[in-house]
Amino acid sequence: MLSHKAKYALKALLYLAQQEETHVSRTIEIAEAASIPKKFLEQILLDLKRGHFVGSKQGKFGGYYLLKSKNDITLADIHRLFDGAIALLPCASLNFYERCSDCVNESECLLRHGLITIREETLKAMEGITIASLVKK
Amino acid sequence: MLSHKAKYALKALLYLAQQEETHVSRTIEIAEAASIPKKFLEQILLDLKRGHFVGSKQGKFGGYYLLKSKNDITLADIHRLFDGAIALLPCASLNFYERCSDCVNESECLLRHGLITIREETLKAMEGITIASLVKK
DNA sequence: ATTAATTCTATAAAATTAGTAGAGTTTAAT
DNA sequence: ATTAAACTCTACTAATTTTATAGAATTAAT
Repeated sequence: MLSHKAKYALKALLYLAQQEETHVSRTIEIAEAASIPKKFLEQILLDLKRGHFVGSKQGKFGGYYLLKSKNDITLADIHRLFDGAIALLPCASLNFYERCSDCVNESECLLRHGLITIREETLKAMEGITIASLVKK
Repeated sequence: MLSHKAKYALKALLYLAQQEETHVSRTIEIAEAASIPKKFLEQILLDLKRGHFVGSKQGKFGGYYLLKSKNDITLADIHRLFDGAIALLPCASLNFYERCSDCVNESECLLRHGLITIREETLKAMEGITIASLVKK
């Protein structure tokens, strides 16, 4: 399951994607439109900024706007930024690889092979869902 | 990501699947073979029993054995039993449906549609991974 | 200067996860 | 009957993660 953070991030990105290109959206505006606690959203938008998905303008009349194209922000990206690995175990992950704490012999692990298959299929599906594709629905 | 419980459950099922049909495995035997804390495994095996995946024989010389066929225990089953919904949000789940706490209008939610697609694809993949398919690798 | 916005750091409450403890029950063998 | 060896059940605890909240600092337009 997605964390609230990841869900809120997606809702915020969807909001931004539906505004005019030139529009800069204030945090409070996004928070109210998408039913997200404002102070929590502040943190999330900063994370999205650090991830180079959105840009910001500081000071009066400042706010946030999409930095990347809607077509280039995928569900996989947002999952990774807020919830980490797509894979079901760290040993089957591409971007968050780690050995399982209880692993004795990774190359002989029966579980790992199946989980790599799942990761490949899930990832393909998640990369197919973009902010643009969600808005168009 | 899978919880330790789900991972341990899968490892325990894989162990059982590799024993002879008639063999009854003690908890301590599975725990040592699969590097799982014994007391934790006790709970997990009870959950698997309540889910009708394994059967047990009580008393001296008792233990656990597979109840369902290896071909009929899928990754999706174990995920659902220990980690709940396959879907990324409760509103996109078949077996664990729930409204999102922050949802204003579910039928108009842009996120939900995409997440249902993901759930369908992930589920198909996870139903394709069985204990039997993992053992054969 | 003032106002309105983002940015940053720290904190806190709640929920979940991972694991432990110990008593109780069942069964087989002696 | 008694004992030994196993599963069964309930409760508890420690650690971690999640979900926020608070408040001061910074930035920019008027």
